[in-house]
Amino acid sequence: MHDQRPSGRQLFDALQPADLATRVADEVLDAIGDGRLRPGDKVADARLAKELGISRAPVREGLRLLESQGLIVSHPRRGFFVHSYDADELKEVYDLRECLELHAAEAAMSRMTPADLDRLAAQVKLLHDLATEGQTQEQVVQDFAFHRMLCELGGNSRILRLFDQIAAEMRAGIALVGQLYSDPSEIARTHDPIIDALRARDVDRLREELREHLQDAQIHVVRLFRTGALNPARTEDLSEAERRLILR
Amino acid sequence: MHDQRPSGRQLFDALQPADLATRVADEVLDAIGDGRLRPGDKVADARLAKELGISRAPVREGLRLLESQGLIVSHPRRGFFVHSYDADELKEVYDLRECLELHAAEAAMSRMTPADLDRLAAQVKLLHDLATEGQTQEQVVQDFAFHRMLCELGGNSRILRLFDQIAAEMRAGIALVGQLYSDPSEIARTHDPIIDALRARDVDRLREELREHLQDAQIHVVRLFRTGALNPARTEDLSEAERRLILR
DNA sequence: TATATTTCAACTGTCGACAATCGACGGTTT
DNA sequence: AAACCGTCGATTGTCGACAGTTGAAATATA
Repeated sequence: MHDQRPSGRQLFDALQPADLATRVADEVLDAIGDGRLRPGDKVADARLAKELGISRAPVREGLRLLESQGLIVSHPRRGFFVHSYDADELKEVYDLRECLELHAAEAAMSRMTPADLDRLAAQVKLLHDLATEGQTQEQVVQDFAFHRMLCELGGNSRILRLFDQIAAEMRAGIALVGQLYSDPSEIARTHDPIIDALRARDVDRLREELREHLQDAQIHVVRLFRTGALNPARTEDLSEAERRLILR
Repeated sequence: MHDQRPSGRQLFDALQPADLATRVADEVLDAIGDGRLRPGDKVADARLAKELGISRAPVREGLRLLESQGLIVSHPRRGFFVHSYDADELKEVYDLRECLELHAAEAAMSRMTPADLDRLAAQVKLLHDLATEGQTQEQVVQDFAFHRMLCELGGNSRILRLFDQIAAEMRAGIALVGQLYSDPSEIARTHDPIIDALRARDVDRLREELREHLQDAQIHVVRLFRTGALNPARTEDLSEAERRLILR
C-alpha cells in the first residue's frame, strides 16, 4: 500500500502557469508531428496569431524557441519556415542520433536493473504484437518509446532532451510517409538483437547491434527521401519564387 | 590581372540583414562567456532593452533563442535567468560533451587529411607555447579551438553546433574561475596522447585517450564547483527570496 | 528582536500600431 | 519572347502602452 498521510515528500507537481510562448511552441510541434505543418511550409506569425486568437508577440517568441532546436528556421525579413532537410542533413541527424543513443545505451547497460531490462523486452514484444495486428501507426509510436526508454535508462537528462528534439524532427518526416517499412514485422525483428546484447551485458555487441539497427532505419528513410516521398520540397511542388527562396 | 568583366561566378557575399533577436542572443552569449552575466543572474528584459537601446520584443525573442539551448531559463511571471548548474547537471554536460566529441573524433580520424592532422598538432604546440608564456586566458580559448577543430573534422555540422552550444556553457563556468588548472602546462600535456592516437590511426586508443582527457577536465571543474569557486549559487551569496526562487 | 502584514515600485506578459521591406503582378523595353 | 522595372498589397520587425504580478521594503504585531 502507498502512504496514507502526507509525508515530507512533495505531493503535487507545481502546475506551471504556462506562458503563451511555450504553448505556441507545443502547438507548432504537434502540428509538425502530425503533418499539419510540413517541412518547408511557411509559418506566418500574423496568421498563426489570428488562428490561435492571440497577438503576434508570444507567437514569435514560441517560434524562436523552436528555432534554436533546428525545427524552425527564420529567414530575416522573410519569415519563419518549418525546417526542410536535404539528404545530407538527414544523414547528419541520423548520425547524431546514433551518437547519442550508443552513448546512452552503453550507460544504460551498466545502470539498468533486471526490471528495466524486462520492461525493454516487453516493449519489443509489443512491437511484435502490433506488427501481427498490422497497427503500423501505433508501431511507429511504440518504436520511438523503446528508444526513448533506452535513452532514459542512460541517466543523462540532457541527452534525453536531445533525443526528444530529434524524435520530433523524425516524426515530422515519418508523418509525411505514413509507413516506413514495407514489412511491419521487420521493425520488431530488428530490435531483438539489441535486447539480446543487453541481456548478455555485452557492450561491444550492443554498440554493434544498435548501430546496425539505426543505420538500417537511416537507409529506409534516406531511400524514401530520395524517391521523393519524404521530400516536401519536391521541385515540381514549388513555384519558381519559392524555389529561389529556398536556394538563397 | 583580375578579370575586368563580371563572370558567372558570384562577386559578392550575401550581406545578411541580422535581426535584432539574434544579435541580442549573441550579445547575451558574450556577456555570459566573459562573466558579465553569471549563472543564476536575472536577466530583466526591460533593463536589457534599455541598455541596448531597443525595445523589449526583440530582446525577449533573443532570450527565447537561448532558452531552448539551455543557457537561459525562464520562470513564468518571474523572468529570465542565466541557467545555473548543480553538480549533477555539470556532470551531465561533460558526459554529453564526451559523447559528442568521441563520436566526432572517431569520424575525424577516417576523414582527415595529413594536413588536417598537422593543423591539430600545431594547435597543441600552441597550447604548449602559451603554457610556457603563462598566457592562461588565451590558452583556454585555444584549448576550445582545438576541440572544436576535432568536431569540425568529424564532418557533422549538427554535432559541431551542439559543441558550440556546450562550449558557451562551459566558458560561462570557466569565466567564473579564471584559471582551471593550477599547472598551465598540464592542459597542454594532456593533449599529446590524443595527437599520438590520431597519428597512429588507432580508434580504440583515441577513444580511450580522449575520454580520459575529458574526464580529467571534468574532475577539475567539478572539484572547483564543489569548493564553491565555480558555484554562483553559493548559499551565502543568496537572499532568502532568491533561494526560494531557485528551489521551486 | 523576530515574525506577520501591508505597501509599493518594478517588472512581466501581452497587445495593437506603424514604418520598412518583400514578393507578386503587370507594363515597358529590348 | 524574354528580361527589366516600378508599383502595390501583404507581411515582417520593432515599438510603446497597459494591466496584472511579484519581490522587497516598510510597517505593524507579538
